[in-house]
Amino acid sequence: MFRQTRSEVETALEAALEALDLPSEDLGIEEPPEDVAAVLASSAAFRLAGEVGAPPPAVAADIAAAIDPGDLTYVDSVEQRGPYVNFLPSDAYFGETLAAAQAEDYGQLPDRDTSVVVEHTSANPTGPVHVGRARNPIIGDALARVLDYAGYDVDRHYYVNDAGRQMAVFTWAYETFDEDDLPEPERDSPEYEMVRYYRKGNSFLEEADADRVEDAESEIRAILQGLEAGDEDAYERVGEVVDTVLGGMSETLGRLPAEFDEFVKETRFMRNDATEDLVDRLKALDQAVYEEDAWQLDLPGFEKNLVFLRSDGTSLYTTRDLAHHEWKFDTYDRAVTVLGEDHKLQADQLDTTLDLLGHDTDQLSQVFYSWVNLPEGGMSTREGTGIDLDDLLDESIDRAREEVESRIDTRSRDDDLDETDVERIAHQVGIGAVRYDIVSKQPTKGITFEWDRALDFEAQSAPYVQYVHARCCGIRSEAGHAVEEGKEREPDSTAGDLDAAPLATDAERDLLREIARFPAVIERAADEHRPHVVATYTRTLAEQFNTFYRECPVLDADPDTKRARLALVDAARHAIANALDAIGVAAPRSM
RNA sequence: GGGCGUGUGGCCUAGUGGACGAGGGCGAGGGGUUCCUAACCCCUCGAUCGCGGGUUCGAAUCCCGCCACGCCCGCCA
Repeated sequence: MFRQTRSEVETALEAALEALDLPSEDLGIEEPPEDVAAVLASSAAFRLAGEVGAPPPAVAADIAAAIDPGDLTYVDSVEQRGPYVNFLPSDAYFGETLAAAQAEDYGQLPDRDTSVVVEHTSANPTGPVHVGRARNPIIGDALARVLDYAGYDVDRHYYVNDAGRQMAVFTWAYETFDEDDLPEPERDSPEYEMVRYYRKGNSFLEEADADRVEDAESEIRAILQGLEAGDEDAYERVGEVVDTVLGGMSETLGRLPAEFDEFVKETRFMRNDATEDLVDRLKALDQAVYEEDAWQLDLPGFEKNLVFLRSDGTSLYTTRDLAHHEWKFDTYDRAVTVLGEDHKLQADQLDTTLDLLGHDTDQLSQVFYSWVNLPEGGMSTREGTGIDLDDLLDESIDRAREEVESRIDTRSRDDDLDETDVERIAHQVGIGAVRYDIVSKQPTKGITFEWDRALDFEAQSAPYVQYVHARCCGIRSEAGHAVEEGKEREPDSTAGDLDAAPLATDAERDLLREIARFPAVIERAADEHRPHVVATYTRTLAEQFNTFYRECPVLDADPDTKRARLALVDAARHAIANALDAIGVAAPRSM
């Protein structure tokens, strides 16, 4: 009801200002701090004081007096407090929130009839996914989920750089070196086996004699030219390496879970002549220049030219990515790309060039994140430095399992967790902790990876929030409504004759108010492409629930209160479960 | 050198013009379970919001300068 209330307040405030003959373009609507009973407030009186010639509190009082709460559904009263106009929630606000949150899909906003493609990860298929890159799939997947909740029609894409020099080097190395000369793979998985060739190839190119390196380089060149010429054999050779490595990487990403609707290969835009067609149009632009045998763009606002066709007539990564984005414009209403901060300049150039080509680049946006580094420096697949995402997830699951096992004897709840439960919880908590740790921070902030900090299971972590969900399920279960893992989607018997009136304590009201905010949180996270605000919300909601849990017994309450509190617990459960789902963290039914 | 980003108690982090007299967490110290799961809760300790100017009735938030750190400035991807 928060969103509805907000628009109701907007309308009322606008009318009041007009009635007072005051400008109404700045309503100054904001959310008051926790210790204020209002749901919304306006600080417009600050700015209007000069115009009116009266101090802000007097103006606020006038505004408050000009609004008749009797005309409003979700506002009970309008009060002036200092320079603020406060809007206090009505019984209908609480009642309808309680009712709305009984829906299993609470927080899911209406369909917007707008398609959006979220491209994320898109790491070159050179080897195991390492932690330095792990922010990309986690932020990308969370963003896709949030957009989904916000009513967009979402596709998730992984753009595969399968036509670059790295893949040519990889293909040459794979065909050249013998497995007997390679170290044992770190894991029994294709990308771990394959990366050994890649590393061997790269060190050969750095260390071998000049003439041997030149021989290798000519083979690598031949592969690249084969791709450019549309040579089927070249595609097949590179494709084998790419598909094998990518298959292994997908398994790892799937553990997060981060899944994709499509793996879009850049060679696709070479084979279907889209790149060639694009190059023709680029050459025709006013900004196109032909210098030193290469076609370039003199982009306005950029220091250096952007080369889009090499002197040997081959295309570059950026050229193909332009064709790729033209395809996105054709296929989707909007496109979001999650990129490392090192791609900022390239993204700006891409944007500017697409604009020159006549595309509406307002439909295109990027989310940038900075790398996760180790205390001793960066991570590199080629050099084999860094921590594999698989190892991080395994370690986290192991620690979570130890945690569950160490608690099992002192648990006060008598639900007898069996082996399957322990394993389930270890996975939900272990992986959830890693995801939450990453998704809850602003992407632009740098992260230095430290095991103990990343895998803290206490306050301000996924387990803290997950525990609240488990508590909700525990109460439900005690009340005779068991929640099935995975599909906790049974109709609620208390729905229908809901009454929020018995929920009279501060703890209950505050919890309900927090639940009411959830759809607006989703909306904001989607609009601003900032999934981390959902993570922040889960924590606030969990804190509010814990206050309620401490102060308000549910099962032992009198029948009317019990019914209302059970409904409140369900409302909280849906908000928590869906908020966690929106950031891709599992909601365990027991812990 | 130029561009972009980041800078909030010892450490991590929220807040990005208005009730901030800055909210959490970790840490340190103290307390809480005959009661729906203590991965919890309560209390105490601890911050000139990097530094210096400016704009504003009002600045952690906007502008300018400086400092520190990160990233980028390829006919690589």
